[in-house]
Amino acid sequence: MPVQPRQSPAPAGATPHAAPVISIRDLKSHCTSCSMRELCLPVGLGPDDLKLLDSVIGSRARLKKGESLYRAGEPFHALYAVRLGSLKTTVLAEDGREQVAGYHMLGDIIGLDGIGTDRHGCQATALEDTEVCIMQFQRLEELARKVPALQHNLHRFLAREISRDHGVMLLLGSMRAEERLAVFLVNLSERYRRRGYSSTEFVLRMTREEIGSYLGLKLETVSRLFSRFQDEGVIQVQGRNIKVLEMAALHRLVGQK
Amino acid sequence: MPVQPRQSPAPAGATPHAAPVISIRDLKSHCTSCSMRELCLPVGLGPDDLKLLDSVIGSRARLKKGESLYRAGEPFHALYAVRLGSLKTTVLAEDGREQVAGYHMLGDIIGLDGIGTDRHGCQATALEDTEVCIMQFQRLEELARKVPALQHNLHRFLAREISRDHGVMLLLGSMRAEERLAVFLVNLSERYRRRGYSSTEFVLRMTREEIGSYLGLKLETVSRLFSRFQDEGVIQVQGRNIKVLEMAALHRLVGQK
DNA sequence: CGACTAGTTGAGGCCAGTCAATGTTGGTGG
DNA sequence: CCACCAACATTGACTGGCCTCAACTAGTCG
Repeated sequence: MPVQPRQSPAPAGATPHAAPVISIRDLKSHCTSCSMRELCLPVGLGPDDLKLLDSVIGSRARLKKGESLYRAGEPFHALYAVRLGSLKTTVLAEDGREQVAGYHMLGDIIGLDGIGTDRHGCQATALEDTEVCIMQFQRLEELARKVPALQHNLHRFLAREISRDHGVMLLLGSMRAEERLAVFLVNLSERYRRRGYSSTEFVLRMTREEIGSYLGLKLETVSRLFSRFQDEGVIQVQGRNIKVLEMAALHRLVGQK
Repeated sequence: MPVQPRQSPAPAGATPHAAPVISIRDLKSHCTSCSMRELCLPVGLGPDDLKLLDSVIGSRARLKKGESLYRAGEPFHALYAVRLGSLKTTVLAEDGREQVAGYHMLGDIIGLDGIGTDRHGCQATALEDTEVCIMQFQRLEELARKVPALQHNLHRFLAREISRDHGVMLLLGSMRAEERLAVFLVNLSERYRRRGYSSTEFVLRMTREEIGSYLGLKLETVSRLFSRFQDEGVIQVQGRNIKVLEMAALHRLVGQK
């Protein structure tokens, strides 16, 4: 509860950013045919309910690398499902300090924290060319009242975000640098696996600085650790390309003083 | 999302803990007459809806200092509203490491993270003699489908927990010890104020170790900082009794390298 | 090709952790 | 009521892990 992650209406940046939400009505999304439907909000919904949910998804937004979907302080009215690409979310302190709070990929729902205050509490920025489904929250709430399964899913996504954050708090509050990075890699690996990608070979979408910010470390420390892991034969690093050679070793690093 | 904060079914402790939930049906709670109704789940509900919500609250549970309301891994089926006293929630890592994740007082809703997995993700322990209202989650969900205002409140509480956690992440990830403790005190002060208590004079319900755990510090560091703040004339400490002498100085410490 | 951003590596310093001794408080039973 | 004990808290001396500062390299894009 400490720290109100700023919610002043005006974004920190001076320039009014170009509206990134290019709604392309032709590109209407359909959960029915979406490959992420088993990981995303529609999970477990019957065909009829699925169609109702489809009707909530107005359009998609496309973001180029570096563009932001929303910023801290902006009015909240929709949740977003990542359909393609990936984003980071960052929270800002009053003094402008910024910290990466999350790394979101296919099937993740983002924007949840805006519900509490009707304003976005953080900023979501595309790490690569990205596409998201836009779900008007008001309509989602309406539909959730009619479709218990959707209601429950919504609650689950909210609650899972809380659990996730608790995990990060544990990481930031009690783990050593080495352990943090190991946890980060194991976690990424697992998430890629669930999405049908290789769990041992993947590309980092974040810079060393962003990874460091996420893990409460400085970029130099992250870089040094990558080098050390490589020297120890645990991983192979080539810039942002990671190949995990000894998953067991990574797991061993986790939960060990 | 790093770190699955353990969810193994069996609690860590060896002994099966005595069921702490002593439901006293005579002590039926009534939101209608509860002093916390403006801070708690009923906020903004009309009289009729309030009565419906009352019907969801089955009974209260009483906890003596040190007793736990639920533990990590136990099946989830209810949310709890703090009616009297206070609790801490702690998350555990697989290796048994424990960290205080939250400090909850009058009007707070706890147990939210259990929704995501149907099992509690953390442990809630009373810091003093405490009373909570028990709200069966299934019935709450049912009612939320009928009462939009309640539905929205539920969402807000979930989302606010997320924002709160983001604040803690910012604290743990990027603040120095001094700043963390200042944030902690300012935050406590504000919460007491909102509840009608003094914002400058209060009693800590946690040990130095628990505070440290919450702030990602060691108990000696917390102790040293309290002493230093006192030497500097910012606060007056007498064990767990805190008197803030210069609130402005605390605010200045926040957001300053 | 030059300018820029991202990443690596080294040297040294500092903040918070660790270890240890001592003081204080609160609850319990005689 | 007081003595006792255990839990909690304070303080000091020392250590070490990560940060800071800095130099250098490797790609990338106009």
